[in-house]
Amino acid sequence: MGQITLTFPDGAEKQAEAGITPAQIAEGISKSLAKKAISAQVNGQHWDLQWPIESDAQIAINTMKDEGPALELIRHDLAHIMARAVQEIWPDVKVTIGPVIENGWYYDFDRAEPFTPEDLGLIEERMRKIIAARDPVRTEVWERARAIAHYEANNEPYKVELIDSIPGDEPLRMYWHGDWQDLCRGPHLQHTGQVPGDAFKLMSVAGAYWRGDSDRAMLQRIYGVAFQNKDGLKKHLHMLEEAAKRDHRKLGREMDLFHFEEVAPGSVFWHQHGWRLFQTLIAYMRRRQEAAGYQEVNSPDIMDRGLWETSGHWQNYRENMFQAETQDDREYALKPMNCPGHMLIYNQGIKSYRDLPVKLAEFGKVHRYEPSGALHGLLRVRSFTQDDAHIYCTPEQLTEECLKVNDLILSIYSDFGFDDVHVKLSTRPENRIGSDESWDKSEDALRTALDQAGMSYTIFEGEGAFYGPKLEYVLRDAIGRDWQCGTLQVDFNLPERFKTTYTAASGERLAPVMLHRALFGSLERFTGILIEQHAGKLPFWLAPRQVVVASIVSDADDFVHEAVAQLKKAGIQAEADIRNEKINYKVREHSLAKVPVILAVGAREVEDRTVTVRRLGEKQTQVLPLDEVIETLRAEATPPDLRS
RNA sequence: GCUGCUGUAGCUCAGAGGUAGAGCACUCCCUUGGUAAGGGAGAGGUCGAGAGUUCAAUUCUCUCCAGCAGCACCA
Repeated sequence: MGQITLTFPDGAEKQAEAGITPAQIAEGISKSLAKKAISAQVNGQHWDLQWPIESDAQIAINTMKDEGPALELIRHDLAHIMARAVQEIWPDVKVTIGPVIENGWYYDFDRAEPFTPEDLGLIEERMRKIIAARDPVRTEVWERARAIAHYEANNEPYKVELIDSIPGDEPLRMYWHGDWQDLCRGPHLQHTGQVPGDAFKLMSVAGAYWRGDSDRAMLQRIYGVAFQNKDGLKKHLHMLEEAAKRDHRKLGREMDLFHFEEVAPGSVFWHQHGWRLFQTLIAYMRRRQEAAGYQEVNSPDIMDRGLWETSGHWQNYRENMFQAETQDDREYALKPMNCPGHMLIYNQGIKSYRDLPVKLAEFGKVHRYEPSGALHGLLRVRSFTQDDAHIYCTPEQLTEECLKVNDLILSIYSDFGFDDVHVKLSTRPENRIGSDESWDKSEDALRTALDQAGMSYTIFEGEGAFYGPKLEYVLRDAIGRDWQCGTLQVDFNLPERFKTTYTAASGERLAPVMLHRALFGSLERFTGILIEQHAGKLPFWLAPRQVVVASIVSDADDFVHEAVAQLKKAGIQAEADIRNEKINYKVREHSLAKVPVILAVGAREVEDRTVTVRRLGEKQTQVLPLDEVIETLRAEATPPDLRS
């Protein structure tokens, strides 16, 4: 055995025998550290206390104070402890995999009977016993053949399959939590007692396909959350409650914005107030696009099968399309996208290079037969309105046009308070059309645009569309969830299929490059995100109900009506509330409905031509002259793009 | 689409093999009250749809539809 040099975080060096473990190192430092240690960082790698170190290394011992490793170990050990508990209660259950995820872990089981909510309680109880037993965690590296034989003997086919998929040069590691054994790459804690027994909770059971493949067995996945202490768990559960409160489906009902019906699954019935919000968004976008040189067009909703064959949708997208047959024996389809229609509009007449870029925009409603299980409120629907546009340009204009779209998207998101925008760049997939040079060019165009804009982005190799690479703009909402909204795609395919051309300076007929882009993406989805982002308390300019003028005594009714009329004249959405109710009642009701401003009018206000202003979420009120309030609100009601 | 769960009044939910209940909302009456629920009375339901078992089904069984969670999908 040779000597190795260990370097500690403070720079101190120590000689040790090769094969020494972090547990032994900790022991050499102090008894209490040895007890508190949970794992180590060895050359930056998360390292089990039991794994030997064979060569010179930077080493640091982790304790529960090191949040990252601590959480990972707690969650990972809990996955094992849960699997052990499940097999102790139901020995015939087959185990599969159980990784750590955000806030917790899950473990997938194969069991004939479904787990019930009561079962989760049983499992939790058993887990606490295992934790209380402080069972030691032990690890060994096994030969493949031995591991396979072991799992075959124990009738664990999923584990056998897992081993088969692990590359041959990787060591197979076995872990024991007490007597319970699992294949695992580790690392793990010293013993089960290091897991806080009061900081985890089993959350739910749901189906999940083995290896994420919908052609394979459906397993049962149990999700758990875990933190370093009880307080962390409590905070997390509280956060979930808060998130549930801002669920747009709930708020949509409470604010009377929209509803759904069984007769039209995945399609929105917009009510007055929701539709007003929707139209406010469209009006905003229309102004922005007009200013950016787009021409708004409109294409048919139902078009002949032949068109969809030309575009390739019939071949590639048919299972997502609503189809219609008519008495004249023609087959039609509802448009799932606007691009083919725009190709036909572009193709009218002859375009010169002088005309390019041509930017066709449409607030078209597209219909897609989404899988039933995918539907989710406004965020995943079967009919939705896109702020769609197609830009036809020369190859030379490509980068500049991408940059313009990028700038426009960011400027727009910023107007809505979304400054935390993440971009995904998806590059050429295996199956693709077009030459490598054109892919180089289009990927470069997207990358250059991002670089010039100083954007950070993540590259998803091979995730692009078959006709071109794409950018996806992902918005993060107030509680950390990501939603894909805007998109920008480069397309060499459709211009070719539709024989689309422009006349170049040389007189040649050339194919333009085409960009598909949507900024909000789906108006429905964007509306849903906005509602959640603001927990229903929309900024004044977006709020569908902006002001309620409420009487305190009926003698104020006339002045209430006068105030409403003046507010409306100033372009503000105002309503009167002269019901025979106390002001407390009215304030409560309109506050719950998220009306941003309540103007209360009693005898004093009538006398002085003032109103008492109460802003949503504020307890304080302010008495101001009506005229002054109207001027203030008029300014607030101005959309951000129209403010000076 | 798959696995599991759910579907009762406008909303939130309780209920039980013998054709239903609460709170809020709604209507009417009383009350004119100063910033998150004033009081009283009343009306309101083919218990998601269809079939089966049963003397009897909203309740049990099956099929379908929709919703929820997750998975898969997501140009």
